[in-house]
Amino acid sequence: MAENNSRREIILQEAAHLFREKGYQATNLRELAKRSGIQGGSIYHHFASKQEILFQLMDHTMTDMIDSLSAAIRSSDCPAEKLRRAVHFHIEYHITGPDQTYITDDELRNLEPDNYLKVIAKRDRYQQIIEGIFRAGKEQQSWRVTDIKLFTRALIQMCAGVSSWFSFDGPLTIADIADQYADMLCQGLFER
Amino acid sequence: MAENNSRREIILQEAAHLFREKGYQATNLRELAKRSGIQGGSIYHHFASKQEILFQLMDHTMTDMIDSLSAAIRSSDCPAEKLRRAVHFHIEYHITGPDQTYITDDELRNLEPDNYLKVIAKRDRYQQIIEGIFRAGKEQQSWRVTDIKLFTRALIQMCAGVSSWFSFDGPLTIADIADQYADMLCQGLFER
DNA sequence: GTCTATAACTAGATAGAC
DNA sequence: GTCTATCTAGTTATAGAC
Repeated sequence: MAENNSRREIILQEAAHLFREKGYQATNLRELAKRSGIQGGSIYHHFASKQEILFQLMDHTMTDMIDSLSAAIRSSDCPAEKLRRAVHFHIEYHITGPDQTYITDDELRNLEPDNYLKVIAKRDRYQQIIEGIFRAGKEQQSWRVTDIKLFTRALIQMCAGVSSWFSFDGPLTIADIADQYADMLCQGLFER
Repeated sequence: MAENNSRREIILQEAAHLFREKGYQATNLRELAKRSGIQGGSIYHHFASKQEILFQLMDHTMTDMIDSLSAAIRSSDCPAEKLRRAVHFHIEYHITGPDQTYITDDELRNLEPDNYLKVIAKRDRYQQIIEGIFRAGKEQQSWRVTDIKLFTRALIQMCAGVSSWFSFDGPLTIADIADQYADMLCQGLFER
């Protein structure tokens, strides 16, 4: 999101925070404006509607997730290592950007039809990248993955959930958790 | 929820449906009333407020989940079998009662403080039952569970997510999915 | 680019008739 | 137990001044 402190960026940031805390519907633009240092009506100089703010937030997050995941796994050729990195990335991204990711996971139903389709398409792209890792593992290392989509969904869901309880003061680092989850997924993949 | 077709029950059922579809905040009581076959104002003969409807729904669901999970694992003494049954139960319950469970997982932030504490307490009870299975496995069968809470959360999150994509027309039955997920969790538990 | 004022609307909740 | 009518408050979005 290019640390640009334009008012537009400030509004998006504060919106992410409020949408997560209260939900999209329960967030009112007067409070969003106040937190962004302006008056209610001024929001409309930057965005056409509340819906547009939600869409921009989700669309940007999905794009960033696709790019970052791709970059994270690009430098390895080993499917098992790619999987470990994907788990690590997915957990870390959800913890470091909890507002954006929570909204992107959770506010789909509040998108208007057109926007919904656009965001869903990117979400599918993201899933396909992870499915590709399982497919490569199956072909190159004979992983015992009976259903690739099933494993992909399990991975995404259990990793995304970490951010709901993770604490930086807690006993486990992000890397600890990522390693344990990656192990948990990998244990069953190899013949024994 | 004792298939009692009193108006109260109808309202609760329709509310579960609407809350899931649109979210608690976005659901308006006039539409809920209409779907329940009455006029807006009549809701208040059955419930004191919109909040009370949400709370009743969540509280009842949590109570039922605790009772049903307890019953499902009671008849076995083997931790691995208990785990398999817990996975199966959690997935199946989320699929067969998707409205209720979705809400219970997702609308916590819309509960008023008192109600929140009550529901959270029951949710913790539910988690502790599953933690108990891992603890027993560790003691009786030397499972390699480094962090019981971590595994419990992974289990709950990945199983709950199934209902978001499951289809009765799809290739997999609930039992198929449950078995695969249980395997996935169990593979790593035993020394090799 | 931000302000103030306000229009147009919607929602939760109440009251009293039947 | 349900209806109709209404109160009250809060919301998104617009318009025009600065």
